[in-house]
Order: sequence, then C-alpha cells, then structure tokens
Amino acid sequence: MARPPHYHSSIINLLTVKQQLLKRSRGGFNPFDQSRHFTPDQQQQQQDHFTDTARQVCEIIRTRPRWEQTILSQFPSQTLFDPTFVDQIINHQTNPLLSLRFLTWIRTHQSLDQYPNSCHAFFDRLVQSNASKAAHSLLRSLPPQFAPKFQSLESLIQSLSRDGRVEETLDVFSKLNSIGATPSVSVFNSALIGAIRVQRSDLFWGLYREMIECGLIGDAETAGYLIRAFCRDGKVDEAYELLRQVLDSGVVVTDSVAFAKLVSGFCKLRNYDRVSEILHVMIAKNCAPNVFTYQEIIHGLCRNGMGSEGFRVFGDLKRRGYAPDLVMYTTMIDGLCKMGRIGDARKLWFELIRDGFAPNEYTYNVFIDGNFKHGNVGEAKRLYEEMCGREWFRLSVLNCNTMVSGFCLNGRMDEACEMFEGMLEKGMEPDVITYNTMIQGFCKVGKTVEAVNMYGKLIEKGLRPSPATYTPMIQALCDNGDVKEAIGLWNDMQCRGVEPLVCTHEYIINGLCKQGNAGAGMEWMVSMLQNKLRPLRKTFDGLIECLASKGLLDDALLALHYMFGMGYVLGKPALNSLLGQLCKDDSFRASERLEGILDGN
DNA sequence: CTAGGGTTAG
Repeated sequence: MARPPHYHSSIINLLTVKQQLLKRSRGGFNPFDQSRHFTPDQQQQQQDHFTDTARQVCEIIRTRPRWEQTILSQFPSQTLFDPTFVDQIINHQTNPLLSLRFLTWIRTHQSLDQYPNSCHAFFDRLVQSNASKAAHSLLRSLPPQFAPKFQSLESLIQSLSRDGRVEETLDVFSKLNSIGATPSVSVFNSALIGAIRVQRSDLFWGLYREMIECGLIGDAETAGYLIRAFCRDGKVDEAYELLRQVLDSGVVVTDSVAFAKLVSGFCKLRNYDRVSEILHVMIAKNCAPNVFTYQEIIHGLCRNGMGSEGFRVFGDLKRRGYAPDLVMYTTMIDGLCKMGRIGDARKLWFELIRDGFAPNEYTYNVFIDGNFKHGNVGEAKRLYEEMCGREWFRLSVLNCNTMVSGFCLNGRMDEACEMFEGMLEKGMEPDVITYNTMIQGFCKVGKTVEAVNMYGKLIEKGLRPSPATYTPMIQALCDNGDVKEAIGLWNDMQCRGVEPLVCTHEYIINGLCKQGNAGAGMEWMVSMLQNKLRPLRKTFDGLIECLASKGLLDDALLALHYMFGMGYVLGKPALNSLLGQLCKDDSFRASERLEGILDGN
C-alpha cells in the first residue's frame, strides 16, 4: 500500500491519524478504504498539527545558544526525528545557518537518508538564494547518495563561480558526474571565468580539461576565456594561435576583454605589428577597439619605455573624437611623470578637470608621486592635503607609502618619519614597502643606525623582509666601513631565506677591499663564482687592485683569470697596480704566469 | 543583474 513519502509512525502521527479517522467517520466516510493515505486536506491538517511544536522548536534553535544539549529533554525524540516534522522545521526556518545547524544535529542521531525532502528543500533554497558557501558545505556534508536536482547543481556552480569559490565547484562537478549528468557549456563557462577572476590558472585548465573530457566543445565565450587564460599565463603566442584557429573555424570571437589582453601581451613583448594586426582583426570582426583596448595600448607603451608613443596614441584618440576617461588620463599622467615630462602631466591634470572629471585616489597618487620624483615637494604636499580634504577620501597604506617614498627620495627624513608615525597613530599597519622605503631613505642620508632600527621593527611586526630590505643597509654599512655588521645582516638574510641580489655580494667584496681585507674579499668573490653569479667588471678591478696592493699576487692572478674568462678586460688603474706589484715583487714566475694568462686570452 | 583598464620600493 502506498504511503505518503515522509509518513513515519510516531505517537503524534498515530494520534493525528486517529483524530482524522474519527472526524471522517462521523461524516459517514469510510476511513478504512484509505486508512494510510492522506488527502491533501489531511496532509495540511497534519502539518498544522506540527506547526505549533515546530514553531516552538524553531524559536528555541533561534534563541537558545546551546539548544542541542537540552532539546531532547523538552520534546519526544519521535517528534524531533520525524521526517515530516523535520520538513516543517526546514520550511519554517528562514535563517539558513540555523537550518544547517539543525540538520547537523539531526545527523548526530539519525542518518540523513531518512530526510530526503528536507535535504532537497534546504539545498534548493540555499542555491536559489545564492548562498553558495552554505549550499556547498551542505552538499559536502550530506551522504553521497544524496542526489540534488541537476538544475540545482548547475545553479550552484554558477553562484559559487560568481562568488569566487571556484575550487568548490570541483565538488559539484564531480557530483554531477556521479549522477551521470553533463553540465552545459555555459555552466563550464561560468566556472572558467570564475577561475580567471580569482587568478587561478591551475583551476582554469583543470576545468577546461574536465569540459573536454565531458565531450563538450567550447563556444565563442569559451574561446575568449581561453585566450584570457593564456595571456594571464604569459603565453601570448599560444593565445594568438588559438584566436587564429578559432577565427579560421568560423567562430566569431567578440570578447573585447580577450582582445585587450592580447593587445596588452603583445605590447609587453614589444610586438607592435601584432598589436596593430589584432586591432585590424577586431575591426573586421565587428568588435571595434574600445576604451579598454586603447587603455591597454597606452599603458603597455608607457610600461615599456615607449611613453612618447603612448602619448601620441593618446593624442590621436582625442583628435579622432575619442574622449579619454579618468583611468586613461591617470595612466597617461603617470606615464608622462615617469618619462620626466611633468609639465605635460600637469597640463593633462588640468585638462581632465576641464573635461569634467575629478581626480580620484589613483590620479592623486600618480601625480603626487610624479611631483616628488621631480623634486616638487611643496606641490606634492599641497596635492596630498587637497586629496585628504576630499569627502570620498580614505587614507590607505599605499597613499602613505607614496608620501613616505617621496620624502625619502628628497632626503626629507624628518617628514618621512612624521608620516610613518602618523600611520601608527591612525592605527594603520605599515607594510614591507613602507619599511623598505624608510630603510632606504635612512641609508641614503647616512643614518644607518636608524635604518637598522627600522629593520628591527619590521621583524618585530612579523613582516617578511625582502631583498630590498637588506640591500640598502648592506650597501651603506659597507660604504661606511662597517663590513662586519653588513655580514651580520647578510647572515640574517640567509637565515630568513631571503635571496641576496647579485650586487649585494659585490657591496661586501667592495667593502672588504676598502678595509684592505683582500683575502676575505677573494673568498667572497670565489663564492659568488661558485654560485654562478656574474660580478661587474669594476668589482674585479677593485678586488685585483686590492689583492695586488696586499701582495697576494696568486689570488690576484686567479681573479684575473676568472675575469678574462668572463670576457672582461682589466681596467687601467688595476692593471697598473698589478704590474707595479709584479715588478716590485721580484717574482719572475708571477709575471710569467701573467703572460700565460694574457696569452691564453 | 551587465565585464574588462590605472597608483607605492626594488
């Protein structure tokens, strides 16, 4: 005999049934014909009966912090674990977290297999309300045989992807797989774009492989995402190759973001012929270059030391009636500042205001930075004050770093410190860039003690030092003849796993030579060479001169040998010093060996 | 609901 799907006997159920039967029998209805069936009306009444208790339970789980510990003593377990009752709770409960908690609690006592309707209802509701995280964790915590609706799973993938939880979509894809369903191309597309947004190439390609394994063929949208992914991975040529293939196959790509990324990528490679070709393709495919495309071109040119070209493109656009937007203005102002054309940058600053734009945080930042870099400290400070006075403005670490860097660059360490202290007072956390900038600033004005103190604070804060933390300190200490402390920092650097720059080795060699410690200098040189690093010619020069002056002719000749091996020639002062020593030193054999080395090269 | 672009050290 058929039973309603969630009917389970319990005391309350039995009572209800009895009441129903009594009611019906009074009306001359023969209950036994359908004794275990409920008409919709009966089901409604049964649910009505539950409503009171359900409401109470809902109230308790909403308001009592640790209801799990007491609820079984307040209500009969037959009620609480009755699937119909559970359905009630799930349907009444509007807070999904509480519903989830209730199901979790049920699960500690019963198998959730008994509650398919509750599970489906709750899952679908979470999906519909875009509660992707909760829906996903529910899916994970439910028994493997729980098979949600195909559409719900597809929707879940889409909302997870939108929320940047791309990794979590993998579970959902495998769930779909396990129920023998193939997601649509557009669902794959949403996951693919999600992976691009969170910059996870690994996930992107994993998803794409999955898509291929499902036997699906990507559409034009997929092609655009593939091009973007290749570009993001720096594989611009492969992106271009794909574009060609797709176009040849007759699929029309109109993803202007993909085109913009290609343009940007070829700008980076300085392949401007290709850039121009892509622009032609875009026009031919009815996907004319837009403000984003041109933005990538101008930015790409500026970033590659072709700012003048960028400025020319910018001018052409305006002449052709294209109105640059604020981002484009900002990019161009930054580009002009970085190529030393502060005057042109200032003109653009006024031009954008004339065009009705208001400089935003980015615009202020690049222009403040540009003014500092050109020594216009007063103007930079004025702009900073102006920016701080804007109602939209909220000071960020980056703004402060720009100020700190500007003051340091201009040797204004008092003002840099003031800015730095101001950050601390405002409760902002200076980052490694702030500290590195301060360290470099102190070193530049010879305040190495203060620089090392700053370094101590950086470590104290638990920030991770970078090569740029150590380089200026080691350089300054070596210049000041304090090589011992420099080597101390070097060791510290090694302990923290920070890879020194090539020049840092050289600072130490130069410092040692300056102190007349030629032997140690030679040891450092040997270790550099063992690490396959290429010292500058003048480092060899200095070391050889120092070795010679200390009478360490064997080492000097060995260094010379290495130097020639790298294709360098010895500078005149070092050569004179070496020859002088060889003659003075009555060491005939040494001069013979020098000849040997010279002949050998 | 409707993308994607710009800033600080080295």
